[in-house]
Amino acid sequence: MKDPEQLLIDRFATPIGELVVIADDKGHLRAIDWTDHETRMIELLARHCRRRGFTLKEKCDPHGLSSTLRAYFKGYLKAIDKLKTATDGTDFQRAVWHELRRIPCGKTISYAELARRIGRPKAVRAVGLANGSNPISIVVPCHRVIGSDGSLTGYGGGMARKDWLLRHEGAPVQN
Amino acid sequence: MKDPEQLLIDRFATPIGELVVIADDKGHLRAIDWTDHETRMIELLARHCRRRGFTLKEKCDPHGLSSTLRAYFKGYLKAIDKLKTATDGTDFQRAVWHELRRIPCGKTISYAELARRIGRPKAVRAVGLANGSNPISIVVPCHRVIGSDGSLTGYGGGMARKDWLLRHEGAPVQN
DNA sequence: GCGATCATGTCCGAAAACCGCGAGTGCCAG
DNA sequence: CTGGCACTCGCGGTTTTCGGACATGATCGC
Repeated sequence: MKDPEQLLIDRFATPIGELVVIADDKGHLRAIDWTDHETRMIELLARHCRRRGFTLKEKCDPHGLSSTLRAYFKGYLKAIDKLKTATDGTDFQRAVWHELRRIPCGKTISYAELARRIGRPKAVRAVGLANGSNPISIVVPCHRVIGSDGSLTGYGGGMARKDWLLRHEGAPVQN
Repeated sequence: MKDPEQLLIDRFATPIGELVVIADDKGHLRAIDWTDHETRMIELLARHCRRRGFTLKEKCDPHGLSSTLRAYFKGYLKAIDKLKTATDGTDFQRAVWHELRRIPCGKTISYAELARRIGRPKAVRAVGLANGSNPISIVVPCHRVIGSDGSLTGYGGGMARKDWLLRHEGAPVQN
């Protein structure tokens, strides 16, 4: 294995559970997830860094990223809009994730609509799959994608959190 | 697909056939093979650069690499010892290729011995396989590995060339 | 000696399974 | 009739699994 990349890891509390944040030394977000899904996140990260490997070092508020995220939870919703992210993944996944970031805060779209926007109108389930393997929760807002019928359908961190996030952002939610 | 990497390609004659050389813009060797196996080499290269893709641009004597190789063929055997190479490949393959470069000019070892040296004494056939998928002929001297009984066993470029190279380097050859 | 046989590790390609969907169908209750 | 619900099936990218191939070498009979 080549010399592994050193990544910075931090944790902090939110109204809906503790969050794990992982950043690289250039200040790019590499992964975010809830503590109770940490192993899943690490596996995801490992798949993407398979070639080089990586090490994790505890670091408080790396590059101010945790502060920015806390601001989002306090109500400064736009705080996360400009955060820089870095992801690997296949071309298709990156297309999906890129398109995700263009969904404005407070809006939701359907999986089918997202599929259309990346030019693969029929790759609907694949979009769902790519959505689920998004390593950067919240900032890459996979929670803003819902079923065509308006139901929340699914979320890696649990539906309750998807619901909370959407309401927090002021999006119309069924029920 | 991300922006592809631009590689430089050159060709020149040797006593045993025309050679193709591929280098990157940092002067690292990426691939070498004989013209009559060019497609095989391109496939090999493509497998390794799968993620980014690459383009080839004709360039005469890139970074002086062709000159250095010509020197080797003229009898300055040590010319190739210090050439910088860059390869992808699995951990196992890289271990094999790294060990190959430590075989001094004029010596030969067996596949079994090579397997021992990388700490996998039983991975004998796997070593042969890794040997065969070495993208950088001659400089990464896969031709210096022969059967335990002293026979030449096999070579991607043809046995005649393996024989010629070993004699050129002054190694003891059966027959 | 010599040839046939077999154990063995790794890699590649093909095929199958997996899903955070959605549209279409048929049925039933109002 | 009509809206809603349950069910089925096609969809397409990714991951996993599996089978075969191979630049060998040790062993066993002859």
